[in-house]
Amino acid sequence: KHLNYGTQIMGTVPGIEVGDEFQFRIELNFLGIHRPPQGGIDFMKDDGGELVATSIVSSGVYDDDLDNSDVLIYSGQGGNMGKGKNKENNVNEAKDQQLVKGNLALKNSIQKKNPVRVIRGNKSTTSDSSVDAKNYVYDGLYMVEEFWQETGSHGKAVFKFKLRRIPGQPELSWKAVKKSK
Amino acid sequence: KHLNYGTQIMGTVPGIEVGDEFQFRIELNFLGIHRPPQGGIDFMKDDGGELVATSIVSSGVYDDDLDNSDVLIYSGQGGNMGKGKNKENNVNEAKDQQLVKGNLALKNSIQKKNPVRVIRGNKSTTSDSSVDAKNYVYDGLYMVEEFWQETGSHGKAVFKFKLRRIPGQPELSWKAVKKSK
DNA sequence: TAGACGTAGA
DNA sequence: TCTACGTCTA
Repeated sequence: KHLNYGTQIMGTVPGIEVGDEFQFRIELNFLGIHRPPQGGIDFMKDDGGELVATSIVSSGVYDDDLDNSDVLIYSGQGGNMGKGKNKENNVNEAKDQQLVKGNLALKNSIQKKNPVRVIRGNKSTTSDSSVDAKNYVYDGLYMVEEFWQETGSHGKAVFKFKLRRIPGQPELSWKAVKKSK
Repeated sequence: KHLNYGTQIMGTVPGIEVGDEFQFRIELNFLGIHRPPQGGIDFMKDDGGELVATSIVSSGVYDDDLDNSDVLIYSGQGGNMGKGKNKENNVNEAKDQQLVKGNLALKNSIQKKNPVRVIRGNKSTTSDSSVDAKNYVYDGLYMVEEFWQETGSHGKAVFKFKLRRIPGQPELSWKAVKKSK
């Protein structure tokens, strides 16, 4: 009922609330929350024709820092840094990440100060991938505060983006649980 | 409502009728029609522990012969024969296909004489991939009659399987249309 | 762990 | 045409 095929929305997506859960990445596409079926960063052109980030998915395939605070460190894309089973990881060598596409969009969003939707993936290694698997959770809106370049263990350049959750949004229940640990 | 997660059924799937259309491969998995998200051949072990084919998807990525008759020539899998954008096609060389997994299952089904579900993919190059895209059609049950080995243009062995549609099933409307051409 | 007729968007 | 934090089963 909340289908937004192919549409790209900045900020809150109508009908989607913090804590909403999804099983598949493709669902995020249907709903206009995050369009790429695999890519971690979605973006659009702003009025000036510049790329700005609209949403990111953090599912643990890259070296992200996902503590329980309102700050999230997100790794840039490219350079074959993912831990996934993509054949590239075996065939191609690691490369420097480039400030293009999603990485460029996230950088631009620092100055643009636009909200970025954050979806967290659970990387549930549950062997029971049956009906009620909820792998992706909408975590609300964040702002990109800064970015820098690191050198990975492989000696190649990696981008890191620091995002901070915009105050005043409902807290995720499982976050509260984790905090109490 | 017709969810059959993870179940493997031989023959007709309850609730699924000839001509039923689907947008995504993953839907076929949900419904227990064809489980592999990408693989073209699904199979199971029979009572004797032998592999037998349960369903195939023909979406035009391999060199299949899909005329409008009740006979279908299906290409075996492996050897990097697909025309898809898999990186393997660029990185790896073509190889001889092996009589294992799906290929072996299809071969065994010749003797077992078990019905095999056939799903046809449309390879719709429609730029408008919006709401009402129906990419996969359930074509009903077929029997595997024979198989042989060919040598592809690349000089490597390729399996071909000849399947014949079991009589008495409803005819696909678009097939009738094509026939009248 | 790796293979497989995937999928959308730049 | 190619990339991308996919997804399932063996």
